[in-house]
Amino acid sequence: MFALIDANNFYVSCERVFNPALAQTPMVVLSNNDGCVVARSNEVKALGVKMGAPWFQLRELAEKHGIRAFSSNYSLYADMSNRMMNVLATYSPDQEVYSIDECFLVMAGFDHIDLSASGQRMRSQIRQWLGLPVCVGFGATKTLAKLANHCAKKNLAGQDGVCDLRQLDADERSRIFAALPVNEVWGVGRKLTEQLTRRGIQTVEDLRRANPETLRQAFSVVLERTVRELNGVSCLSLEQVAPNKQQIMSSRSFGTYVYDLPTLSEAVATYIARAAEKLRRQASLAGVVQVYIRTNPFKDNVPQYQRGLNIPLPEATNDTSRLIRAAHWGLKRIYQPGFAYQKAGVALLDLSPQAHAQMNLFSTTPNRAALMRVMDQINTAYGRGTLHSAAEGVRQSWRMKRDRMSPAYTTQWDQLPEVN
DNA sequence: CTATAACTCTCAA
DNA sequence: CTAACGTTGAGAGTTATAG
Repeated sequence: MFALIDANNFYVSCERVFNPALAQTPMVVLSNNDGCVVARSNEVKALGVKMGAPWFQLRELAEKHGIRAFSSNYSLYADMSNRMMNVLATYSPDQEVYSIDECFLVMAGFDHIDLSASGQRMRSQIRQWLGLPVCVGFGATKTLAKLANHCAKKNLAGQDGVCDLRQLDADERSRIFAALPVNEVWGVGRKLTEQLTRRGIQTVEDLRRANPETLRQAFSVVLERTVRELNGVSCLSLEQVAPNKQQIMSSRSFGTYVYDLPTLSEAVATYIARAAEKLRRQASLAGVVQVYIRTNPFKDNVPQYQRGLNIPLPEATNDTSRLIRAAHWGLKRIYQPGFAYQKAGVALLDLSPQAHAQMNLFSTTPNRAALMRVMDQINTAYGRGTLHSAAEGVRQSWRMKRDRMSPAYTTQWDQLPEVN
């Protein structure tokens, strides 16, 4: 028995909490570099703006309807998310934080009890304590809880932002599922929708009634599980503790095009530093460093180039400067002059636990774990980047654009809003 | 020929 | 005035390679 609680238009709603004057304003939150729309208010959705739409293409529409746009304010959203998860954790001992704005709860012992009232309590509590609107879905499996949440958001069954699918009788449920396109199902994306449609499976109900073995043959074990889950057979369990990452990536588009190797090197060093921090936080070592650069694939009138390289390390490490050295070595090999680079990225691969590191018999490099520890401590205490590698550069002219940021209302004293 | 590694594709937020 | 299109991670399936 699962619940899935999901915030409505999460980033937009976070902005509105601290700027209530925006409550009715059509508004969006943009991705990094102020590039694409990643959150839309209902007013903007009603105008037909799609998720992921490039902001510059919406200029005319935005002007016409007075759409306000904000840069992503991740420190604000992460803080609001933590508060929301803490409140929801009081409703069940078993919680899986699935993403920044949603979590699953296991409601053990409530198998045959209508939980609508519980759902309403969650909603009003989070509304009152945090100012955020959320919807709640209940179902016998994770996939059904997700679907129930969708129904709650669209008010298809149940009411006022809560839907308990288990309370519907079979006919009613079939009617609702038959009216939902198959792509509303968790795990059914663009490609699968296309292929399923060709086989005559167009609605959620079609998929629920499909033969799981046949679909496993034709597609994958993943889709088989989905079909079973739609029929109330739980195949996906709650994952309460996030396992360590198997790979850690850091990549960004630049605020302006970059042409030269020294500048690319700065960016790559900066990305490595971020990735290495994450690596140390989970007490792992990286055995391989990957580095890649690319031009802007959307600009078809300029020469295109993209390349990446994996650099195996002689000895697994989480030492930032050693990782930077490897990445720079790789970057020099893939760099070609004469291109307008738009993005660079790094990844740390072949991760292993620090606790049982494989040593190198011939290693002469000093162990600088203590140095890394101090660096992390200082940066935690005084803010990211307080202490950093010289290789990261100082001016960082390539830094991404964030021209439309709201204040860090909840995490910076000097950015607290004034109260009149 | 088999086991593993590396790569590709799809999906999610 | 012009140009301006995200990031991170997982899992399954397929292909390449090593032994």
